[in-house]
Amino acid sequence: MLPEPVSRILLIDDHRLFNDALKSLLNEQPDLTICGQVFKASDAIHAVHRSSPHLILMDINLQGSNGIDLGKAIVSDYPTVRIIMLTMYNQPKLLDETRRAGLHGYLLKDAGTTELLRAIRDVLGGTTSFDTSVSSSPTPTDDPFGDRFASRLNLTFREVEIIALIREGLSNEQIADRIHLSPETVKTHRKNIHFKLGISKVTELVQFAIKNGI
Amino acid sequence: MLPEPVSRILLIDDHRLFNDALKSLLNEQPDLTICGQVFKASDAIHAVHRSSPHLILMDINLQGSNGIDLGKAIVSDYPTVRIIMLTMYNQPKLLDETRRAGLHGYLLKDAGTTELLRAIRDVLGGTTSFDTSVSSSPTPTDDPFGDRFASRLNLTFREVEIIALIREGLSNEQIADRIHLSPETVKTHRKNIHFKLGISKVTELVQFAIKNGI
DNA sequence: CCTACCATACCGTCTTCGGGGTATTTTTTA
DNA sequence: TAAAAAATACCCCGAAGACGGTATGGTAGG
Repeated sequence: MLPEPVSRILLIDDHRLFNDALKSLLNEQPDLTICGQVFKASDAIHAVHRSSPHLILMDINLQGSNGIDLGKAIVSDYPTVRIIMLTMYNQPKLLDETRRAGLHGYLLKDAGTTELLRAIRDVLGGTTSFDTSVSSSPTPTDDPFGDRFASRLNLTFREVEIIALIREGLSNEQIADRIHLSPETVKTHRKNIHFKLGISKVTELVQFAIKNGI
Repeated sequence: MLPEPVSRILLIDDHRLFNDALKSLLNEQPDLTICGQVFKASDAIHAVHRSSPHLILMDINLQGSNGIDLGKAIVSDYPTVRIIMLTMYNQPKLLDETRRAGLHGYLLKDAGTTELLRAIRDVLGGTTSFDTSVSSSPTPTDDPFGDRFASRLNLTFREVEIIALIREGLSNEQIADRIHLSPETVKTHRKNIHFKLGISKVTELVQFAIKNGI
């Protein structure tokens, strides 16, 4: 019997438990092997160099630093490596960014095992895999981010998106650049957010965001 | 050979992938079995009734609704059930709440597999398991240096104190009033904090504070 | 005694934020 | 199709923060 070709996968995610658990999940697949796991963005490049993976599964939120930028950096150095971004947040903008960055997949962490394995095999097979449930979110008010607080507080899609960016530490100007808006518009959204949440300071906003996992 | 006693575990977490992965991780343990997984808080009680688990692993952030409250509700209905809360955030406040709610464990998601298994076995064995890396600061205001971050970053007592007040959402003026300083002095401390942490914005500071449980 | 460090305090300048408006276009929904 | 909601954008102004200095009194350690 011919030896089955095995694909090496590198995990990059600062949630150790998730990482470990994923590892054990993938170990059940005979044709997939974990060649490493990394918890910090700063260790990533080194790990890629050492383990030369075929595929990287990477969280988009790597403690402050942007997973997409890291992914871009990796593919520019190692063009044969394929990368799937994992994220908790259902944001078409992030999906678009991922696609535009030339990465190969985008999957929500609340996807099922089946979806994950299919995405992995698709991407290893040379195609891309972008979670369709993200781009085709039919009614934003129904369940835009899988979170209930948004509808409870009547937050719109745009507002939640901007909260997330404020939480990341971006200024109005930077947010405007990132999502292609006028800084004035960002200010308007921000005022509405403050009104809806009944707050008046960035600090309160960041605490709200973290509390609600934005 | 006597049949090994097997403990039934119920997973409650809205991150499906994490859930699945955890499942596969735990399946490697012969004495632990997953009796169910639930993604929404609203399904939890029903699942507990149906599968009567010995132990519940539960995310503290269940899409908007509070995992601690849910846990409290469960133990009041099913007093023999034991519950470990999982969370991404290193907040002594949450740990305390968990403990006061009469729940049995608190574990960070960036803990390792070993910690998880030990926590599970401890809690099943009748003791509680509260992540010491969170609670290790028994008196945060008294001794912020018990935590490594303060000494690691060369933060002084005053600086840690001011970080906490900034996190609370106070302005320089309010902080000055609170601890009887000139607002200008607060600004100076603030500059030094920014320098030591390598940051430049309040938002980053708040995130640092929450991450380190200040 | 000298050095290092901490806590204290002030000054000036520039940027960003907060809060008050108003208004247009697009999308959604009733 | 009309009304409502969301997203876009601009104006002004005052408050607060960010960042560059400088300086002084106290205290601990070599």
